[in-house]
Amino acid sequence: MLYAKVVLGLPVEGPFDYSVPSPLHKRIREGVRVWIQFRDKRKLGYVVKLTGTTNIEHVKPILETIDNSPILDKNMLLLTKKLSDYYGCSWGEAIETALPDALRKGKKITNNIEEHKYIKRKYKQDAVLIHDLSKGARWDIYLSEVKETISNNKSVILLLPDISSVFKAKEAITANLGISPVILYRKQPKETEEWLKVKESEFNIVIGTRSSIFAPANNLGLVIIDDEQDAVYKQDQVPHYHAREIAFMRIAIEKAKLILGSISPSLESFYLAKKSKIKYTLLPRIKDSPQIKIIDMRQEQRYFKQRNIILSKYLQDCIVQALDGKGKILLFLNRSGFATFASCRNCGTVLRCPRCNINLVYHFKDNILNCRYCNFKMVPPQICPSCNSAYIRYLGIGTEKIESEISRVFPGARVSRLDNLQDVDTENADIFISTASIIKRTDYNFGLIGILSIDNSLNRIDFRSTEKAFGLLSGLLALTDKKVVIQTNLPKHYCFRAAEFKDTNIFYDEELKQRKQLGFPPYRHLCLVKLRGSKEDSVKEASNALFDRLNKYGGSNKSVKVVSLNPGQPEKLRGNFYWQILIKAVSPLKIVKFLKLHLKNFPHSGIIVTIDVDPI
DNA sequence: AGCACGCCGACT
DNA sequence: GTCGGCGTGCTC
Repeated sequence: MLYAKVVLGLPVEGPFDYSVPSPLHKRIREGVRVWIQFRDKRKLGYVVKLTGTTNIEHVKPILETIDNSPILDKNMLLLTKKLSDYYGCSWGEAIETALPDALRKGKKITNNIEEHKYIKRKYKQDAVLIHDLSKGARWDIYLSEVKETISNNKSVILLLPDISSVFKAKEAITANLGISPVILYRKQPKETEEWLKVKESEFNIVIGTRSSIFAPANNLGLVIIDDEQDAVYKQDQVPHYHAREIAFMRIAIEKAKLILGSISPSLESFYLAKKSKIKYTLLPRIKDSPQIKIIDMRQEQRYFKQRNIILSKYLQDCIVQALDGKGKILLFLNRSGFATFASCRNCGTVLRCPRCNINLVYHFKDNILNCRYCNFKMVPPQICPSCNSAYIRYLGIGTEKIESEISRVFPGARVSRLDNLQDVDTENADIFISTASIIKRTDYNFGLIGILSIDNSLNRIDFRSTEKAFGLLSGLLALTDKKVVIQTNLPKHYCFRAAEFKDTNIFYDEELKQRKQLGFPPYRHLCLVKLRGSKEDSVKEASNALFDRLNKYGGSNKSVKVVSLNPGQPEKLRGNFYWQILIKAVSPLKIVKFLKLHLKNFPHSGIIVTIDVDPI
């Protein structure tokens, strides 16, 4: 008798054993899709194993096979298994994240996919981080590596953060190498067709966004992730996988090479490089580095005896000069609205949580300072704990105010506010006011960049805020080789010192030091257990119960530490109430194992529990 | 997930 | 007395 172990795209563990009727023996193979009866429903399943025996008493037969040959090869089965172990979803769910939508729904494919022979190669993890400060010189490396991989008859997957970058990359490859790549991303019109062409080796270069890390490329030789620090590589739905993490799994399975490229690498990647787990290549920028000037806005305010100064005297002078020289000016400020942190105007100190050392968030409504991680609360102090002055303030400038101010100070200049998704038309204005989105939308070389405010990116609640701010800063610095003026209340901050001394290590070393002290990534892995439900009280109650339970078992088991229970980032969203439990450990696999064990018989009626490993 | 089974409140 | 609320457990 022949049995198949089948997994389904449901949050149920499995696999489930089904008997294979003899007429199907010829067609059935590990990695094919089948129709099965599950309970009383006809469901699509994936055969992950064929065996001669089963322990199950009442085995149902497989109803039908869908594929003539495996839609998932051995490597893809292995990869999805690893994904499910790491991110704590079922194997079937992992498989479904790797397949085009139509194939998950049972669309038949007529093609007979050739089974590929697997070449055994010796393998030592071959990954490199390219830290590219040079305005894109990494692309020369990408192109030559792609060329070499192709000439060795292997295939390439190139990931970019967004669709427009994908199309630009396609042009670059076509123009430079004369090879035509295929573009692959979720929800594209001919997703399945293109996917099949890759599987049939019709194309050996795949360019795409996050999900293309699962492209069925045969004989994979190289994976490139450009802008590897970008948060879009992390999926915001279950399973919350990160394309970089999957890339590491995939190159290990397929014995391929991985290139991570970035102007401002993630701390995760930088740390791997520092520990020599991966290679590191710095592409410096020396000749065309912009001049950096840091303006201490606290001094400015003291001197002019005025609060909320938008433009420092120095920056005004620079703008006048740039306008005279017909240079275009970019004025940057981070998100509109008001700062949510409390800072001392006298010494620049930002109030932090005494337990977590995380910046405290100020809630206007309740006049209270609150820590996102441990839920610590305090009334804002009257005097600064660090310098004893009575100048605690909550700073913030609105965007409109800035625009009118600029127009008032420079009546002759044409001012343009760059809102989302608008093309950057450098002809029709002299001064551009923009937020972070500018970095992705242009590589125009501005005559002057004025960073009006970036401090409240620096002082946000989550521990990645400094990393994000530094990424922003690095992106802005790449938009000019002339001059950058940074206005800040924190002129000594290591982010700015790194920029000023043109030494990114100043930032990375200090940030790593702090992360290590606090036990944050990349030294530890975090995991969020999210609970949601429509009834506020029952979600809260269940969250408390789960927290207690996890604490009880996690407390005795030191390798997994249950850190805190907090309301979700929005506490309420579309009628649902959210709570989350933060867990910390050295090994993410241990967290998942621990959670699976204790969530198994946890009563959660009406409450949906999801887990997010390595949340961003 | 989704659905059936099962045990406590207001109704023809 | 029953209809139906959703809490619990299982799916090869």
